[in-house]
Amino acid sequence: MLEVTLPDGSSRTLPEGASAADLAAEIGPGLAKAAVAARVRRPARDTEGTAAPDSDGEAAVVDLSRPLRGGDEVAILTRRDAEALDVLRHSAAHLMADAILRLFPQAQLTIGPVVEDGFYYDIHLPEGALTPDDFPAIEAEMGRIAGRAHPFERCEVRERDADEAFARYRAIDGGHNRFKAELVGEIEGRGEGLTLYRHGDFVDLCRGPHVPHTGWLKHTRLTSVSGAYWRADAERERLVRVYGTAFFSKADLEEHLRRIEEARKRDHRVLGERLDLFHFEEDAPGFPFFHPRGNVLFTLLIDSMRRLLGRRGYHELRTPVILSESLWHTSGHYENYLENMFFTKLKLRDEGDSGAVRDNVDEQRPLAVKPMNCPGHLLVYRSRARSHNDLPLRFSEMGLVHRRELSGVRHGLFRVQAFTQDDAHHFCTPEQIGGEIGLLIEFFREVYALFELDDVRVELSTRPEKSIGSDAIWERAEASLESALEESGIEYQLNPGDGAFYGPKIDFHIRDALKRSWQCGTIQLDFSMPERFGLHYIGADGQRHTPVMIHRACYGSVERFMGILIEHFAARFPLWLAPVQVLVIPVSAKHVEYARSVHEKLLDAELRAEVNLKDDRVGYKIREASLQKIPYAAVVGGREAEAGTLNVRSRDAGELGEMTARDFLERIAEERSPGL
RNA sequence: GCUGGCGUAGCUCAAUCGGUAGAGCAGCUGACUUGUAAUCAGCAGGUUGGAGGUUCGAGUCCCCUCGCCAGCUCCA
Repeated sequence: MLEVTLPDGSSRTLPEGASAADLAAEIGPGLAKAAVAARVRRPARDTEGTAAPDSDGEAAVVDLSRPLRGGDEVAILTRRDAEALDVLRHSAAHLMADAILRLFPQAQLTIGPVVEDGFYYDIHLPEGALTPDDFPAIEAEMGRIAGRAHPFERCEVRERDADEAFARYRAIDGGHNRFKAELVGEIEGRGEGLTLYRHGDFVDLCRGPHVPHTGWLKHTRLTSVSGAYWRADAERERLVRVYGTAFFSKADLEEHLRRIEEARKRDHRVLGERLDLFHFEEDAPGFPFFHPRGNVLFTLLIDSMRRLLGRRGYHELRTPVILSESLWHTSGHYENYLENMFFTKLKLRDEGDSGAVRDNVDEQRPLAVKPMNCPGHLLVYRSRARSHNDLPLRFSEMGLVHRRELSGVRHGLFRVQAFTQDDAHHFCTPEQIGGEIGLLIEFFREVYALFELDDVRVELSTRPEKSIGSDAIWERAEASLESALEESGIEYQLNPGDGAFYGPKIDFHIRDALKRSWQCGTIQLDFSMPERFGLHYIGADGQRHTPVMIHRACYGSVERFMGILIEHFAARFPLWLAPVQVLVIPVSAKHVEYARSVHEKLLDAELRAEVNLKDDRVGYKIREASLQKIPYAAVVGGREAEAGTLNVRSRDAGELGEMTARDFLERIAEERSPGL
């Protein structure tokens, strides 16, 4: 007999060799039916017997069929547990792989992990292609396999060559799958045991766990297909990545698909065009054209940031967009950032040859377009002597930078080739680092809260392969950031090797409507650049010292941040951000004069108001205002002209009724102010 | 940059086997004089992304190129 502990602290006694499924049945038939998998924590005392759960002392999710041991702490997982959904989706990946192999016998499987909203499987197709057109056939095949309710069986491979399951596994996709062979080699290299999972005729290398049988996998859907590379290496074999998702119930699946559909409607590229905020041209790839309404939003973002910066003692600069190439050698950008930079090229008319144009003329001082603002700020710092009394010195700039991007990575306003950074550089003494970074973390949190952004992820990125500065400097810088993060008490993830070439950074990532994560804010600590540019300050000791530099941007890119806000609000901006705040609508042509006077009154009150004088029905104009997501419509007709009022309709609250312009302005006063 | 997909009117989309490029919305003009999410009628709108090729004939087939979309890689 063995005794196990349940999550509520009670214990159960089971016959020797009993599984988690037996435990569930022992607790009750309802649980037995609802059980998906089990979470087992095994005390780290004995080392004999069956190997898994894999790491002793740590809780691991395992198959229901796995035998338990005395002393195990066991939780039966049902569809209500988050881990259960991952188990389901991973099982669905096996199901999909099975179906694909049936329809594409030449396919070779590689890896098939669970991702945030589902799963994918990377598949090598030596010839032919797999497109969404194949989805119905694959899904139908998956449905058939699910209908058979094949149990998922776990097989531990002891003697590879003698093992029947392993032989079947090797045969499953032709017997010469070099990808799986590579994985097997790695697992054995680590001294771990191989495990296989089988359902029906299908066997796959897998750590598990899985749902009890394929009957659980009835609510699956393939979502997309794209390219990928084996080991994410473009030099290696190209793979087809087939994405899918799975849920425990039809309702959950439908709800998920509906949410994706909703998210697509928030796409800033679509809304940007429909609300006339900006557009792109084929002749200017990745360079947005902001229209009047988009420009209002853009300017509001910049003005708000200026106010916040001013309050914190920043001094705003304006530095050149083009600087000499040699400067970028000094800064290290030429060495480390060349591929992302635009360089100027001269052309000259050849007077001897009837005005023919010579390309790429060499220049005495070749020029480059700035991809970052830091060198300019270093030059301003260096333009006069600085004292320790000046520090910390905070220079800001709404700097327009240009960066060449590989084709294929551009993405609306999120990834452009020219953008405006709400950039700033703090110059300070080493002792001031902690204080400056603490201030910045607080500052950024305040800004994101102002825009009602709550899903902000923080990362600490460390030294990349291409970088400048000594190991000692990097260690010091990384340690400084880490302690500042600990000090502030915010949660963060480590992102090794993703720092800037001149220093480690704290990044703030925000998600778009489709949950793709984009870096916005960044705080970068730099001990190298001030030295390269020969910066110094006179300390209290009368000696020269090199200052430390902190690069920082809160929006990151005003363009990207604007895109994030469009998706976050689905373009239903709060009043203070709305490009057009009120639309005045005369009921008929007879009321044009009065509509004009109301419009002027609202403009005088510095409201962003427009008036629709077209000869359309009121209903039509209301519809237009609504589609343009304008917060207020002010309808005026005979009654209002008589009484000197306006009839207000709110985008969010419907009709508010008749009121004077003064009452209306009073009513929206608070909404209009950004709370800065 | 890589893999796959897609480019037809301002927008959303049609066009059968390679055989006269079309509709709705938007735009313009006119009529209606309108009371809270689409009034009616008419007009105009195109080098089918660009450049080559095959063909009697190309939106459609082939090659090149540019852009867009999804993902990979990279990044604010």
